Amino acid sequence: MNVDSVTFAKAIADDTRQEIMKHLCCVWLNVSDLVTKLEGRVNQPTVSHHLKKLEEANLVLVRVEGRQRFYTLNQEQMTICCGMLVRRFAPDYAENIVAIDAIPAVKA
Amino acid sequence: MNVDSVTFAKAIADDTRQEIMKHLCCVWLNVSDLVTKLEGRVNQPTVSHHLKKLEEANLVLVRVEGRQRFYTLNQEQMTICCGMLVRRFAPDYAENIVAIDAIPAVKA
DNA sequence: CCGACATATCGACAAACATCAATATAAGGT
DNA sequence: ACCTTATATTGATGTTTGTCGATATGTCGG
Repeated sequence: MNVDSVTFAKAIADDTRQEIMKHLCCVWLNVSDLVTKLEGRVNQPTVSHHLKKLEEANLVLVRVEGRQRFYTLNQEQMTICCGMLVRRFAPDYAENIVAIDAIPAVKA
Repeated sequence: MNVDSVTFAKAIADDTRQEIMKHLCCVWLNVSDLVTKLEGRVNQPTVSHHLKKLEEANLVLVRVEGRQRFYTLNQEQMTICCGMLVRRFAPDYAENIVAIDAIPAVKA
C-alpha cells in the first residue's frame, strides 16, 4: 500500500504521534500499554485515534490477539518514505540513500 | 540552525508547500516567479506565507537582490532531516543512509 | 448469558492552519 | 518627489485537526 509524500508528512507531523512512534520502535505494544507509557498525557481514545492515522499511512503493523491489538512501527515504510523525500527534494544527495528494494535481506 | 523532527514534518505537511518545494528544487526563483508557476491556484500573500514557514524550518535558502527575494530548496537540510527520521524511526535500516557529515564534497 | 476488559467510534469543542483581500513596507526608475 | 514593482504583514474566514467524555463494539472467563 503506497502513500504519497504529503500523506506521510501529515502522519508524522504531530508531537504525540511521534512519541507513540518512538515507543513502537522495535517493540510490539497494545493500546493500553501505550496509554500507560504516555503517562496520562493523553487518554485511550486519543491514542486509538493516532494509531488509526498511523495505520492509514501504513506506518504501523498490527497484530490482533484476542481482544487486544498489538502495534509496532513499520520501519520499512519509514525508510521508503524518507527515501522518496530525498529523491524528490534532495536529488543532489540521493546517491547517499540505498533504495529499499536494493536491500537483500531485512532483519525486521 | 537545527530543527526537530516534528517541526520538519509540519513544514512539509502541506500540498501547496510541497509543490513550492518541487519548483524550488535545484532552481532559484523569486516570489512572483513562484506565483506564476502555481498558475493562479494560490496568490502572492499565500506564497509568501508558505515561504516563511519553509524558511523557519531552514528548508529554503534566500538571496536578496534589490527588491526581489530569490529562494531555492535547501537540499542539505532535507537530507539531514530525513536521515534523522530514519535513524530515529527506522534504526534497522539506518545503515543504508550515509550521514551528511560523512559526505566529502557536495555539489550544491 | 453476563460482567469485566480492550479498543474503537461518536459528538463536541478549541486550537492550529491555509487562504484571501486589503494594506503596509521597501526599493528602483523617471 | 512620484509612480511602479516586489514582497511582507494584517485581519478575517472557513477548514482541518487534536483532544476529551461518553458510548458502542467486541472478546474472554465464569
